[in-house]
Amino acid sequence: MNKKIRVRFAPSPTGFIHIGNLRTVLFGYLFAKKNNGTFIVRIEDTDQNREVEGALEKVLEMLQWINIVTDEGVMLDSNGKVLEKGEFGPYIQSKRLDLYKRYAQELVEKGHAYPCFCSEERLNEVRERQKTEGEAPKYDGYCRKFSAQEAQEKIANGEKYVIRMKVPEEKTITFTDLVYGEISIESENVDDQVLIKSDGFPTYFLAVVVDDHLMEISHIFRGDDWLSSAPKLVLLYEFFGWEMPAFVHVPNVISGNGKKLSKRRDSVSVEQFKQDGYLPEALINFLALLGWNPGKGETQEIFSIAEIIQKFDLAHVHKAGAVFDLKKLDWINAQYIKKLSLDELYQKSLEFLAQKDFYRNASDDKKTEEYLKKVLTIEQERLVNLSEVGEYNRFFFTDIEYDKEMLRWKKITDQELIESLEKSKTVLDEIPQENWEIKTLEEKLFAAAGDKKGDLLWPLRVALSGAQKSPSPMELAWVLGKSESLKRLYFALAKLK
RNA sequence: GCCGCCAUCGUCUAGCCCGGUCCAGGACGCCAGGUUUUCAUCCUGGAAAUCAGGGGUUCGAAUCCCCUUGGCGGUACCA
Repeated sequence: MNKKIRVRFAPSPTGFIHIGNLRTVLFGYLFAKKNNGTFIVRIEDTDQNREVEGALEKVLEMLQWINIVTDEGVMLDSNGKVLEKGEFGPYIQSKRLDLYKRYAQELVEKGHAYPCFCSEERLNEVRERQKTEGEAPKYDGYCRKFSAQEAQEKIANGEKYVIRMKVPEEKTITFTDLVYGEISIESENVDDQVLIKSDGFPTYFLAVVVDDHLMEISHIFRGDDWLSSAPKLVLLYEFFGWEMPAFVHVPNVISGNGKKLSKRRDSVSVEQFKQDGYLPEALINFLALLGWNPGKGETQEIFSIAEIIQKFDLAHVHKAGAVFDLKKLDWINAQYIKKLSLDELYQKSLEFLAQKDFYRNASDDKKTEEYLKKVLTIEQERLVNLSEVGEYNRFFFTDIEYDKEMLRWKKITDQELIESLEKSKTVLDEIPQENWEIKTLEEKLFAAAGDKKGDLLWPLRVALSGAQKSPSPMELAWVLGKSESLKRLYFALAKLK
């Protein structure tokens, strides 16, 4: 049983990948990597009606952004073009239609499936009747009665049909899930699932079984909302006489109201997190901790992807759904931002700054690498996500305007206030350009302030920032530079006179 | 309705398999104090779970058994 571990992610190009999908993918990916396995991407585009233009590229882009590396199947090349790689292709289901038809035919011949000619109207009627009678709505097996020859004639006459699986009667279907354990369902609760639709496309159930088998997938990772449909797959494997891969149903990520995440209700597209300035490493770290934990004795919660892979174990995957807690993501993201080198932070911040009006309208001397790195040095420990870079410290980029009363520290008089600012001005003026460092500024200002720090530092801070809340005056002065700092001090004094 | 799954602080969770060390531990968040001015960071401390409820079994149960309740999911020619 030393089968090679092969895990696949099989998205449908019907919309943007959301955080719940990503978490399920992540667990599969972690499991594959942990076991030296292969991570494969296959596209399940068997529902022509729901396909969304460009969705496939977006999904693959997000995978790339988050650093989930695809070993085989569908991926993007260096130019962002979709390409397929591997020996088990094609990896796009719409290119494999003949295959599914052939296997469906095999099931019909073996007596495990049959053509069904029922109209939508009849199907609806049956369902309605069952509902009113309190039965579980499912196909009533009407078309099972046709002999192979009768069915053949109907088809020859051009009647539209689908192919349904013939679920055996009075059979207990049992399978083992690596997270949920052993699960049994009576066959009477399993519907005669449509395998091939009237447009000739397979449904998910047939396609997934055929492909997973042919592609030698060893573990099927999917959301736990699929759990109750698992017996259909189990039956299909039995019909074909193929060996079952292992099931790994992963608990779903749920929203604050306890329900499954909804793309419409909850803003949870992975793309959105990228735009909001979350780092991929932070998102991975956070997602890994949703429904999984590194085990006893581990109190730390910040892990690199390599550490997570190394620690990952299905035995520690929770069964209950996990609520997505944005506050915790924020905290994790802040931790990752703090760990960035100044250069990394600078590189990553540029695209976010470029979107801000206060930055775009700033003078060129405020856009130099040197200046921005000073701003970032101050901001690094305050940033929760990259999109708020500069946001709370706009005074670094713009002219400032404020009410003169803001300059007043506690109850000092106008005269004291003017003296305070004059003093700051003198101190700053005496510091030579080449010594314009936070340390020096601190030394000189503290020395001048004596034991009345607030009297000196508060007015100075407001004069430099024009803000109620801001970094310290030393930091402000350091970033702004000597001449700009003095300019702002003159400006403040002018207000008071 | 029917079928399935799940159930420990507000949230993520440890502990449950192998009953006692758990009057339940950690993290986020929250509150308070401190870190030579504000904000943030950081540090320290605190509040926060009758382990969904009820019955058993046992000297002893969050941990084993049964029932109940609640939540979620599925119930398509969608995935």
